[in-house]
Amino acid sequence: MRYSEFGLATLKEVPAEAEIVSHQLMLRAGMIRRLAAGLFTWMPLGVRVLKKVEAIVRDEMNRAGALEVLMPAVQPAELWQESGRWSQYGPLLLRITDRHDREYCFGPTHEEVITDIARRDLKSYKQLPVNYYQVQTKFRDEIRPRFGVMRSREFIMKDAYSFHIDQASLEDGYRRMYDAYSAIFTRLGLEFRIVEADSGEIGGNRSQEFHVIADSGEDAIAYSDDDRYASNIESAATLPPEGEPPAPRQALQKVATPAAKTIEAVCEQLGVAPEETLKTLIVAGDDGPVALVLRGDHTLNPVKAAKLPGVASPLQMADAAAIRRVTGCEPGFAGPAGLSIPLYFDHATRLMSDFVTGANEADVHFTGVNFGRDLERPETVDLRTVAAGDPVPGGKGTLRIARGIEVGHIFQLGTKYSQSMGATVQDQDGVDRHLVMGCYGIGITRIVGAAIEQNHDERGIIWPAPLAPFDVVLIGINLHKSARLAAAAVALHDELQASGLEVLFDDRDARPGVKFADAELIGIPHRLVISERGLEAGELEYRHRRDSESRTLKREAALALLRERTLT
RNA sequence: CGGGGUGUAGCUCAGCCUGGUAGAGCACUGCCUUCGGGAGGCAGGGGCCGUAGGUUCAAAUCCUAUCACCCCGACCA
Repeated sequence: MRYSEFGLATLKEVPAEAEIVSHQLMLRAGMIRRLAAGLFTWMPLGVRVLKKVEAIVRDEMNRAGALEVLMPAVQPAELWQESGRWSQYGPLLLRITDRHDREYCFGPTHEEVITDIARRDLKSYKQLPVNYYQVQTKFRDEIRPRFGVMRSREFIMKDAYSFHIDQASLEDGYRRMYDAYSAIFTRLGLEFRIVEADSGEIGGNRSQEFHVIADSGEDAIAYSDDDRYASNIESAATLPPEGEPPAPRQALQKVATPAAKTIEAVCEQLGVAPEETLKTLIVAGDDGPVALVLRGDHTLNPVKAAKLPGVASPLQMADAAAIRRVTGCEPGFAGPAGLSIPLYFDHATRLMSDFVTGANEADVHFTGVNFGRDLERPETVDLRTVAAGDPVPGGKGTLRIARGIEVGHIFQLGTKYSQSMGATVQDQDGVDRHLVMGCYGIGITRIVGAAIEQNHDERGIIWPAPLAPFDVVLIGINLHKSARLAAAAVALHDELQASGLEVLFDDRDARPGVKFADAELIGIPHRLVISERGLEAGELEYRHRRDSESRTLKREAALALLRERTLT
């Protein structure tokens, strides 16, 4: 491909709209252009990368025995009403009305459609197990689309759905998808981690996420030193600590803490550390407010809290009026003593003694509070978000925290949809049984952004070889000055292309610096430079995008090196 | 939805406070010079100053409304 025919427009300056590197670099490299909030056009360079991702995903899915289908993006409301999600899904669902006033949605996912297919087409256990997948455009009306292609409203997803006669078969199919996903992300050349995920309301069902590790990731991942445990931080459990709290040494005291509404302010005024305080959070509940009590330095985990009996889901902090009603004072001075609403204590509070709590009285706190003396010793629950250094649940050692970008999710759905939508097959005994389902997603477009987040430097993108839009960029130096050089460059381009490499030949009448800068911005892994002086000596220059120096080699040696390095 | 901010050329931005009829750099077109790390000169093309009202002799500039976008908090591949 000649640069002059590829229609590439790179930008020297960073568009103001882009906040994170991948978005900035994709815009600068001319891979995407924004149409509206969360909507992007993929330009030729971007499409080349997208197609690389799709090809690998398809190949591994096919290899795992999944069957490709293509479902409509627009789906009738009736199906969603049947599953109950028409009302549950909320504003994330883009609803459309046609000319006959019939209601539709632009599909954010396809459980309903595929379950409809399954209940029509699957009659016998002999047709099972089966796994259907598609690569398709989805739309989710995100509250706040951002980060370019990483959290857009319209995006391309590979979604797969498997159907089984029983749980054992589902687990087998799930395992195959786990292996296929591992193969996909390995082949893509990305550093990733598989983590336990929140399994949602359907109890006991397994769910795991595939994360590309990157500091800019939106998700936090807790993992053990030995890597045998990894979990999304929102579902990582904390354990009740061993042992007993130290014996009380201080007397209970009521102290003035004027205007100290935060743990930080309380600590400053009283000269104590946050871990010596107890914070009492009032949240909305099903039958009035509920209090959640944690150690001052710990962070509430809203996912865990919302699952507690009586707590509203999703979690919502109580408003100031409710807090006043419950505590009898302004927000900021709540404490567990004397509250007549349900109380949940976090496990970590067990070992505390001589601590500070709010007194349910403005500008006053208690110090020297102890369980068993001043407060009843409570049952404790898991309320907090794990932190680095916490013990590994069910394992050895301590947890570390990394950030990741969720690019894949596999889930054992069970019979949720087959029950609500009546999808059954006959088993060996002629008995109708609900199909047991699994679903498996990969964010195709998001992978492109995530790959850049993980692989870039100050000059631009550094594509992992399997994702690169071109294998090699051929730069001719001052081609216009020498017809002989220009001819040699064209010949080299043709030769490389004939050998099966995807080559971008920068044939522009531009200064060398411009060509080098563009090649580095768009991140082509291998670079060959052909110049007049090299031609004299029968030499080419080779440099990998990650190298700091280029190497001058005889033409054949350079080509041999390139071939060796581009063999997959 | 709440809070903050920005809308001026394809991109990055100045001009607005203190009204007087539109600017710079990059990009683009032509010519000349230059040519191994984002060159320089000359000459050009391109803007209903987001939109609609209002104030005024006069509005990019002041006022009101509205729309769009961006950033910070509740979601997911």
